[in-house]
Amino acid sequence: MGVADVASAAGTRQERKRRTRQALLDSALRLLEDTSLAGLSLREVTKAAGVVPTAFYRHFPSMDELGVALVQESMRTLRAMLRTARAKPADDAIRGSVAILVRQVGDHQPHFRFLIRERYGGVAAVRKSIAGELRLLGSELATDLARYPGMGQWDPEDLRMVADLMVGAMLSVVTALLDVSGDPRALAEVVGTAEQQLRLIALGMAHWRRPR
Amino acid sequence: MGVADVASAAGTRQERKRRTRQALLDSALRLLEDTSLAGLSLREVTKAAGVVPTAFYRHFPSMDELGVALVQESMRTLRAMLRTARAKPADDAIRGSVAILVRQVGDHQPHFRFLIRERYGGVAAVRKSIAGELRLLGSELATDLARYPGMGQWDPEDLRMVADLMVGAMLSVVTALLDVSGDPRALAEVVGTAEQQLRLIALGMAHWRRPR
DNA sequence: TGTACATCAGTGAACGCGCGTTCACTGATGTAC
DNA sequence: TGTACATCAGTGAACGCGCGTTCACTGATGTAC
Repeated sequence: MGVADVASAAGTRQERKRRTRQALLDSALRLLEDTSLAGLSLREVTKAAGVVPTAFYRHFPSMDELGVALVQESMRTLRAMLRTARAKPADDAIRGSVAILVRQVGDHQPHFRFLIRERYGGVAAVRKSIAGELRLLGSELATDLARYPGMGQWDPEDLRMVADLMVGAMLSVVTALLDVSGDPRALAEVVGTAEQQLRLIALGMAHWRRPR
Repeated sequence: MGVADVASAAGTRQERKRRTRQALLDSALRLLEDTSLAGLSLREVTKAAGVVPTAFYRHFPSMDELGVALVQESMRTLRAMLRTARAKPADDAIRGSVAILVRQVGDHQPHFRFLIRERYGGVAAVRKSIAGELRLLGSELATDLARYPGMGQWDPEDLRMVADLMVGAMLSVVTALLDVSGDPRALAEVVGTAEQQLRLIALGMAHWRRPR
C-alpha cells in the first residue's frame, strides 16, 4: 500500500472529528439564511452535514450551544474586519472604513446575517453571548479612539458613549447592506448614506464639549 | 328574565368574535416575551387564549398572519409615542423626547420587545411588514424635521439621512431600555447616554454643510 | 310576538409527521507491551 | 514489527410527544316572514 493509505488520507481521528464539527457549523450557517436559530432543527442540521442525528451529541450538547459556537466564529470575522480597518488608515478614514465594511459584509454575508438576526432573537444563550461580545467590542473601540489626535483628553465616559454610537451605526449599515445585496444602485445609496451619517457624527465629535 | 340576559351580557356574535381574536393576540404577545415568533406554536397560543386549537382558523389563516397583525398593533403604540412627543415640545427637546420614550417603553414593553425581536427575526412576512412600517416612519420624521426653524432649506436627501439616523438611534435606545428594565441605576445610565448621543447628533446637524 | 330556517364561532376526534433523545451497537483508530 | 486491548465517532432502531391541519359536529345568535 502507498504512503497515502486510507487512514492517513482521512487524517487522524481527532482531525476527522474536527471536520465533522465544522461541517455541522457550516451546514447550520447555510440553513440559517432562511430561518432563525429557533426555527432550525437538530435533524435538519445533521442531515445537511451528512451525519446521523445522534452523531450531533458527539460535538454539541444542544442546538443552543452550536449557536454560541457560531457567535464565536462570526465575531472572529467581525474582529478581523476592524483589524483591517485599523491596519490601513486611509487619507479619508470614513470612506476607507465604509469601503472595508462593504467588502467584508459581501465576503461573509452568512456570519453577519447570523449576528444581526440572533442579536435580539429567541434563544437566550445566544442573545447573551452576542451582547457580551458587542460590549467588549465597544470597549476596544473606545480605547482605539483615545489614541486619535486631539481625543487624548476626552472623558472616558464620553469616549465610551461615542464608541457605542459608532458600533450601533456600524450595525445599522451592516443591516442595510444585507438588505440590498446584489442591487448596485441600492448599494451605492447605502454607502453614500452611511458615509454621511458617519461624517455627521464626526462633526458632532469635533464640536463636543463635555456637558455638566 | 332581566334586561341583562346571557346573550346581551356576552355581546353580539360579532363582538364576541372580536374579543376572542384579541385574546389570541394578547396571549401571543405575552408568550413572545420568552421566545420569538418562529418558536411559538399555534397550540400554545390557543391554549393560553382558552380556545381549542382549531378555533384559531376562524381568526387567522396562519401564525405568520397573526404576527403581521401584531406588527400593526405595535406600530400603533410607536406612533402614539411620536405623536405625544410632537404634541408637547419641551424647552429641552432632547431631554423631553427621551423622557417620553422611557415612559412609553415602560408602559408597553411587550409591543416594543416584539418589534425589536422580530425586526430581523426568522419570519419573512413579519420582517417585511416591520421594515415597511419603519421606512414610513422615517419619511414622516423627515417631514417633521423640515418644519424645524433653520432646517427649511435642507436638502430632502439630507433630511432623510438624518431622520434614518435618528430612527436608528431611537431603536438602539429602546433596545437598551428593554435590557435594563427594573434596574434604576442602569436605567439612569441608559437615559444619560441616550441624551448625550442625541446631543452629539444635534451638534453635527448644527454644523452640517451639504457635501459635494 | 312567534316560528322556521340560516349562519357561523367554537368543539373534539383523528391523522400523519418531524421532533429531540435513549440505547446498544460497530468498526476504524489509537495505544501498550 | 506484531498482537491484544481500549477508545470513541458515527450508526440505526425505537420511543413518546407536540405539532399543524382535516373534518363533521353543535348549539347559540341572527334573520325572514
